[in-house]
Amino acid sequence: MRIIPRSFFARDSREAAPELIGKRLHLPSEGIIARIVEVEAYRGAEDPAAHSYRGETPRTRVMFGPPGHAYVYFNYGMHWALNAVSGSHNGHGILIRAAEPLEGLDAIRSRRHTGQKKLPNDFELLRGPGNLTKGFGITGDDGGTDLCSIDSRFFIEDAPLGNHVVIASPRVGIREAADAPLRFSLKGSRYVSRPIPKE
DNA sequence: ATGAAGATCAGA
DNA sequence: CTGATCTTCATC
Repeated sequence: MRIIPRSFFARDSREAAPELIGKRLHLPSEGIIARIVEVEAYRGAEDPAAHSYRGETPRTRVMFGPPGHAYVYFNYGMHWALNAVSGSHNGHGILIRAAEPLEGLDAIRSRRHTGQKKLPNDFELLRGPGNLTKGFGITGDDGGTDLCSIDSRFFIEDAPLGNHVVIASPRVGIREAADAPLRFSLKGSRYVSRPIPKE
């Protein structure tokens, strides 16, 4: 297995984000492997929708650190979201929004099925930023994790995209810069978090 | 010290 | 469509 190189993330998130589609997120301790099918780029001072837009704060500190590490934030009072720090100490990040579970489905199901009535189907297991972190058991404690190291609790494998197409569309759930096509997804995948708007 | 908004999700 | 739930940051 080939781990994704740190140089992959050491550039503008707008460049790296589309290429992150198809890579694999690993959680070895649970035997979980999932293919990334949807991401969004956030571009620091260039991007009014980014948490890092107004500079470094205690919360956004890791986004101004070395690329390839995890920026994990808590939102809406109940959800964690996983980002890969990118760029060069300039607040860039890539939000990982959805993935297709490949291995460890049962481990993911048990994390996602928390006493609710409905149990999620396979398409829904890692669909959406909050669901993805829940399925992987990722929380704020994982902030700063090195995604480019096989020794980390979780990391990213540099898998080829193969015979697939990546499409761009506007990002989800933001107000500022709502039109910028910085959301990237695997064309035709049923594992994406929500429908891609028609052009 | 205070409050508004938030890169969301599930259930009615 | 709405309620849940709580941190962060800007402003007072």
